Amino acid sequence: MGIHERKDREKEIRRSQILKVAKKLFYSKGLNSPTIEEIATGAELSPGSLYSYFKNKDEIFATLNINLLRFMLEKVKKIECSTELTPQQKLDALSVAWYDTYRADPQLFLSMVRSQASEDLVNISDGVLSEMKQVNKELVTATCNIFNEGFQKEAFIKCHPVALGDIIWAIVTGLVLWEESKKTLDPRKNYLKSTLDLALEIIGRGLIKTNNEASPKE
Amino acid sequence: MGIHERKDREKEIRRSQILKVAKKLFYSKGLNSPTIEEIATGAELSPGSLYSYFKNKDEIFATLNINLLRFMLEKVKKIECSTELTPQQKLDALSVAWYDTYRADPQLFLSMVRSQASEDLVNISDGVLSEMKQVNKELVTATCNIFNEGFQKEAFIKCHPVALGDIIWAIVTGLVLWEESKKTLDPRKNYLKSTLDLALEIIGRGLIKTNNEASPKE
Amino acid sequence: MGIHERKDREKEIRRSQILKVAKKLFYSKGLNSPTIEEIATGAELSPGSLYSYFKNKDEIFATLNINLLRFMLEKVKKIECSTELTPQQKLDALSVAWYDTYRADPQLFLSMVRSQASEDLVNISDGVLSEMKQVNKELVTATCNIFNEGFQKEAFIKCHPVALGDIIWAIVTGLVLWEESKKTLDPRKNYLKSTLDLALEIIGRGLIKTNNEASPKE
Amino acid sequence: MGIHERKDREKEIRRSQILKVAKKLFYSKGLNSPTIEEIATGAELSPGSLYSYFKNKDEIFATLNINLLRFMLEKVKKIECSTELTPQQKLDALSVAWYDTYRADPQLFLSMVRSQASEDLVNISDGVLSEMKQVNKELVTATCNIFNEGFQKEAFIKCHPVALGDIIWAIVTGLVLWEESKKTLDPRKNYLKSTLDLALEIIGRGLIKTNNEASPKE
DNA sequence: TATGAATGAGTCTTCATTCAT
DNA sequence: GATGAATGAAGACTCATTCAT
Repeated sequence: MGIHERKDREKEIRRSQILKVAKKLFYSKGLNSPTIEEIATGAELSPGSLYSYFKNKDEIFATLNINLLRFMLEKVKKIECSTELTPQQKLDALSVAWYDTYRADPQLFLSMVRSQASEDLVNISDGVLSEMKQVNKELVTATCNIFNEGFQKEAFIKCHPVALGDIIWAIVTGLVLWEESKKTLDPRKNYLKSTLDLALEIIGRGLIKTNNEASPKE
Repeated sequence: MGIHERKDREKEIRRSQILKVAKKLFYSKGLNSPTIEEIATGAELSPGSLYSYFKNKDEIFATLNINLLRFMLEKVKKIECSTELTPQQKLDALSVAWYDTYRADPQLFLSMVRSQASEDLVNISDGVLSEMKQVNKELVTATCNIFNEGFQKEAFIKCHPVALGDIIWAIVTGLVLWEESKKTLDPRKNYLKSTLDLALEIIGRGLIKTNNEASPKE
Repeated sequence: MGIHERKDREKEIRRSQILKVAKKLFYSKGLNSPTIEEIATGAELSPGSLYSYFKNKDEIFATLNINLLRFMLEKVKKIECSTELTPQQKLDALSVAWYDTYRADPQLFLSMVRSQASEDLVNISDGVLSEMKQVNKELVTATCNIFNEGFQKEAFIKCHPVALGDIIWAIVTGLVLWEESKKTLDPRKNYLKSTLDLALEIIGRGLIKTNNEASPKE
Repeated sequence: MGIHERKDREKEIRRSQILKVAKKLFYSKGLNSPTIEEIATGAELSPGSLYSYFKNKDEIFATLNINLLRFMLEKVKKIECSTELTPQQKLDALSVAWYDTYRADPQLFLSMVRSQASEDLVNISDGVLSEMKQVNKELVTATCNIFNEGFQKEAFIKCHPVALGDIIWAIVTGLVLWEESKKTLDPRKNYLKSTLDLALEIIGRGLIKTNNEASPKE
């Protein structure tokens, strides 16, 4: 430990600072992502300096995405590990976790969802790309575990846990996009929360084993 | 009949050609929409000529969106008017309709979903904007009617029909985006259809009135 | 007389129509000269057809300029030929003539003045250019004659008539430009007429031979 | 002293360089102002770099105008403050000042006059616009003061000082434009100086109070 | 001659990225 | 490492002019 460590630490601090600013700007600028210069100014750095910390602009946003995914991952893991909740309650908690993540930074969430299927990943370095894959994988795993518990306890009808996770994820992202879209046509309304609650309620009902199904022969 | 009609027809053909090219390019370019020059080249026209057919770039994509919405609208209306299907079957048919629409042009579907929440609508002319609103509205109405029938026949638990429609829409779009995204990370798999089926099965189960609920007083 | 004459006549009518429209548009569009398409639409012609009547856009406006100069020329000639007016009254009438010409089409007047020293004349055909020179020359001549009469009658102090004409012309155009400029900074005021009157009053006083000067020794 | 000052100085030098090039090009291009690329090339910069120094193209030319107005303002103020000159001499000096300003940079003078009435001011930033208004105002004030002195000393006939200033300004600009225009038709002659002298002589005579007027009651 | 669709060079402006200091 | 001026490739859009019909 010494100069080297300090330097590393300082570097990490700067990186965080840049990400923090980028996140804030991303939020305040809506769809048009902030320029490098804006981020640099906000981070009290020069444009050129950003390139010491990130390979390019895309990588900054890829990193933001990863962080958001990590934020989610943590919440999901907590649910996964909880011993007090019933499978049904865990399902509800999962939906809340997604919604909280959205609330944490709606614009970023939106852009993350939107850029998921894009080719922007081409320009980012391998390290960042594999990190993203890793977090994604962990997220899927943790979610699956929650569902699997439900299946084992015979609380839920049996289905593929990954598919089930995908569905939850799809509902959240789909609704966010859709409500955002409706806001463009009529900015006064925002039914995201209530619609999301309804969706999860229906999904919950659909998953629960009824008596008939649970023990049809009895 | 004569020159005038032929000219009109040719103009319409060109318009279609431009839209066709734009459709293809929009997707293949990911988040960054194709340039005017790319579209022009693809349509075998000069950049300037595009502006005889569309007010600006945004309007090209708004038109694509409208067309896709119309395609969906037709399918949904058919379901709405059908007298042979039970509410539950109509729900299934609705999901199939969305999926068909996606299949009809996955690229466009995706890009439409992606651009839903964008601010691109600012630059398009009033006519196109109101047309988009109109189609949207009709789509919502038709979908609501299907659900309302289910409520009236006491096949479904009671909930807000618009919210319900949003949920279906969200699941479809969300899954499309998500599966697309997963393809980026691992191009071999495509579970869209099966996951969508599962989602609708669960939703369907969640909506059905059970005996208990149907007649609690007995 | 026959087809040929009729064709010629019709051609001339179209030309006038184009010029009429161009003039109107030039006025209503302010500094940004109208586009060929706007003129064509106004003249109920196609853009391409304009090129049967004028070599190019510049020539249309050069022709407008010439017409405006002709309009002035006529007025000046009338003053020149009048036998009832004193030299001093002719001077006043001259100023009124310029102002009337300005009022006839302020935007065109402005643009004419502004383009006087420009290189736009490069693109116009020789015929139009020489016509412009001709009208210009006649205008100078007529103006000079008026002044010369004043000199001969010993009403005015002796000076170069062309220079005197230039001065009058300069005052009118200079004031028009300047007042226009001031309108940009403060659109409420318009002192053009009163300032022009004052200018001519002063010039008139400056030109008149006083008794002392006229016959100091007597 | 130090890097900062040097940088500032260099920045200022570049700005001047850009302005210098723009000045030259503005005139040589006639009515059509030079393109950003031309200015950039002339200033040995890239097009993009210009935007570090000026908000946009219009602002470059607005700045040129301001500089020229400042140049004039200084001269006029010197005349205004002089205690040795009679009103009549100040009037002569004023005309010389205008002419000197024209001589200092005929191209720019011309283009400024030409663009005076333009709508280019729309795009410039508030700071530059208010600066322009300020200089303009000071120029008018200083000129008025000169005339007012003449009125008070009963050297001049009474008239509105602003109008009088406008007239002088109009004569100078009008003559510059006009002589320039005549050069286009016949490049050999240049009577600007002599005509201007004549104009001012006449104006001077027209302004002077004669004995009759000075003491009509005698 | 008339048409008007097509052209395509020309314009301003933006901005991610580089590199000399 | 930091800087920030400079870059220059795009990009959207305009419009005078041409030319096949």
